[in-house]
Amino acid sequence: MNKDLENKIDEILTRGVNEVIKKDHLKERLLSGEKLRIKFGIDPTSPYLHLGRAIALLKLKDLQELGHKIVIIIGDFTGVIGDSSDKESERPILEKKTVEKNLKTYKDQIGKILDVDKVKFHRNSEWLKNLDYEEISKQADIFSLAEFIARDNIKKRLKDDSRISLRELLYPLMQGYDSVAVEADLEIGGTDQRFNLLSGREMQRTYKQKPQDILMVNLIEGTDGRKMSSSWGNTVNLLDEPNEMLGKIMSMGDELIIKYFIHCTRISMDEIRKMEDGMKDEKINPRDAKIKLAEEIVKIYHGQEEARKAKEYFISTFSERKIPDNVAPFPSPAPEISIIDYMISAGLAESKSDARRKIEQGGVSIDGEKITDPNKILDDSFSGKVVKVGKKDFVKIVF
RNA sequence: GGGUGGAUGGCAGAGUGGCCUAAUGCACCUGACUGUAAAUCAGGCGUCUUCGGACUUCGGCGGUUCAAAUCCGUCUCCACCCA
Repeated sequence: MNKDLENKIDEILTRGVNEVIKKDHLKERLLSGEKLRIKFGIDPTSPYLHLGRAIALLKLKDLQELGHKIVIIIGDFTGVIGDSSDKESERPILEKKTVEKNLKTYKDQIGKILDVDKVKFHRNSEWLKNLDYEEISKQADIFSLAEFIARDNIKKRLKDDSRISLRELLYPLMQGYDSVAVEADLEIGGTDQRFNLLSGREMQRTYKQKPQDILMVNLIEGTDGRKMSSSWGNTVNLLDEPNEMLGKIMSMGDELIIKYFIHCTRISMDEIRKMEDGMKDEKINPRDAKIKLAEEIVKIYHGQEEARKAKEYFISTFSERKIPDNVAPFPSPAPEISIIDYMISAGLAESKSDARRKIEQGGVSIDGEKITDPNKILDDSFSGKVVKVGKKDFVKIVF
């Protein structure tokens, strides 16, 4: 057995990984040359996948490169049920329509990381909608109520007297049965999915299959340091534009840099350790590490060239406070217009009050000159000049 | 089926007749600092304004009152408990 392969597998089993269930067993199988079926499930709750999801997707990519079969299950059926494991409150039940809409964009997003031609996609409604009560009863008998409510977030909700619907009890059964349906050898998921992942093993046993192994990846903090979650608006989405993506990463606290390197890029661990030590000894400026991180991540989703451009844009606009080269023009709707009305029509302010506030607080400038008069009138002599609002909003005036 | 407690600004959550555009925290916006940040600090955070103010908001509708987020009626929705 060659050493390279073993090293690679060791990294797969440890980098960004919280726990592997039956680690030795899994390692052995990965080394054996056997082609495994690797399951990964996504609920179409939001049209955007974020960097938190990408941790698992990168892991899948590593495995795909070793020749294993990736099976992605779009939870169109479970999506309308609502998973309780990563939520502090009951998840709203999704409309079928919303699910369909979200699902469409997934392939594109996943394709930024995986070779989707080699991925097998399923929707779990394929098999779940055909189960009858007899079958569901059999499955439901596998778990006890005590097991279900022993979970931390369920316990917390019970304690807070918040509502837990019976429907939510069904969720782990479904996800577990997905493993049976696709005959998974390995399932990858976040640590918040522990119970659901384990349920796959139980379910497979019941259906006389060999229980899958489980690889749980860490969850990652969002740009504001809290857990990354679509409902908190602190995500970096795979479909974010290069400048936006890079900007979001740059706005994170420094303490997340190394964690992101490990989880969201494939820079070698050696190099990451060197950077970590460098920052500790103050030989490396965290800003430089962070911009490298941001560029690396953008590169994965938009390619080298776009990543380089985004980085240059960032340095010139934010570090050097220059007006960027390609400011989007916005034509004035009238031959003469007050600065306030122009800001509103160009989307630089939400209301007249908002625009006025921004001016009064010194946040608005034209070609670098601060505007102090909220009643300033713009006419065609301003054509070609650039309005700046706050740190990052620019619009070129056109008449 | 019965009972109890609820619904307040983007979220959480005070307020139970006038001092309520409504405390506080989070989120957000602007400025300062900086490494771009984070942290910190200052200001802001309904709309309109001739900058004096004016108007609108506390689940919906209706009422009492000089005055209602607050009292009454009714409707809708939610949670918990008992059976």
